[in-house]
Amino acid sequence: MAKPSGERHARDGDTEQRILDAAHRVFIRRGTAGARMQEIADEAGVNKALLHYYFRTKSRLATAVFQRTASTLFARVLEVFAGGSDLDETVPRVMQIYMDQLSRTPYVPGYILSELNQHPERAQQFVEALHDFRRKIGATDLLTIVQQQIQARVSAGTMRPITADQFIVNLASLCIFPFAARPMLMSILGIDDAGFARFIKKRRATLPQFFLHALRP
Amino acid sequence: MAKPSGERHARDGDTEQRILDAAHRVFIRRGTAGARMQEIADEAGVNKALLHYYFRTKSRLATAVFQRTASTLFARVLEVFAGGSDLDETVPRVMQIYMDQLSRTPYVPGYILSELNQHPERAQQFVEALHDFRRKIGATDLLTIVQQQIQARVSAGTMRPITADQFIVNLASLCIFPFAARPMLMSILGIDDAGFARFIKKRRATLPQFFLHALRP
DNA sequence: GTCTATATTAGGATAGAC
DNA sequence: GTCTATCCTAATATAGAC
Repeated sequence: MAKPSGERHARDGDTEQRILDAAHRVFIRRGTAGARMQEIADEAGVNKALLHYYFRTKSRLATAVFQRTASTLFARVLEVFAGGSDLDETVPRVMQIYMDQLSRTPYVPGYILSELNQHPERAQQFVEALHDFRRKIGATDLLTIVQQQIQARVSAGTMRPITADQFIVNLASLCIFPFAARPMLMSILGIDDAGFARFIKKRRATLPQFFLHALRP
Repeated sequence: MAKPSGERHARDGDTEQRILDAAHRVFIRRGTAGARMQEIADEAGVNKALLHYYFRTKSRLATAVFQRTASTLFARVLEVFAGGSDLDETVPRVMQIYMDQLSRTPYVPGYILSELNQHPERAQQFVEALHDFRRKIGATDLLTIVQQQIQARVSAGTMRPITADQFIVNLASLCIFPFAARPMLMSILGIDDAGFARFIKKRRATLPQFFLHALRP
């Protein structure tokens, strides 16, 4: 995916970047199979041919978009876990950050999940994104960090034991699922957009307690 | 979607049904946009033209498949909630049933979620499926049932108050998300298929306790 | 680097024989 | 009711002018 060399006209910002941004929006709301090169071109304000000039094929463009999305997904959350040390503090912060982020990018979870279901080989891109991140902030891996923070509280007698993987999956499930399943939940709970916003607001306030209570001795 | 009248040759079972079964499998693993009529025909062992004979368009076929999937999704879970009365008993049973069901149909959550993200109008089919079910078993709606079971325990002082919608979303999140996100989790946790199976087995044993503990006073 | 015009293929849909 | 053959549009991709 080497970027073409040579100067850009770039009246209006870097073109390659504009295309990537547009592709990001389109792929995420339509899914990879449902996305149309024409729609991406329109959204980027350029001609279809330019997409091929920069990315050669739709498939490569899709890979680039997935890459970008995967690498930003866990960045902030990892920072918090790597930075803090007490779960009483890190869990609520992670939940806040997650739910804020997801409120702003509601299509992302659905995109990532269906993309991975249909192209399991993309999971590898995830692993690499996590490795990159670890190198960048010089942290050990997520599982180990969480494992240590759990161990600290278990030793202090303030938490029941739980494996780090179940801990992480529980946390991720409770934060991410409501956004991934938003249309389904709205239908089942009989609420509209405003109702969903209220639901999330309430959830922000109550979820950390729910989660931490579950692990009291 | 009226089924054509007249006799069938049906050497080998009802053809319309065979097509629907094949479509089900293909739509669920490829997504609606990614599914190909040819692949469905191959999988059903018939010619492409027959799909159009029975279902006219791909879009109608997709609707029929979604309908079918949506209506079976919550059937067994609703039965349990409608049947039992004490959350101490219904929650573990619902979790067991859910995780068993999802282990057997791993693509379903991803399919439903991405389908609803891309066609929010399908949410209506959900509402109807729920209504049908309520009529069939003569129960009141899920939210009310759960609300009552929560109220019973809160009054008895054995549970902290929680709204029925947050309760249901928490339960659904913890059960469904790990399957919807299976490829992502395998990648993040660094496990293979066997590892995932072990993870779920352990989860089956520990999740009910996690959930019920979260609501102790 | 960006466009217009065009090639090429894929895929949904129909006609008509049996 | 099922097939073969064909149509037609939509969508990816390329050629070539500017």
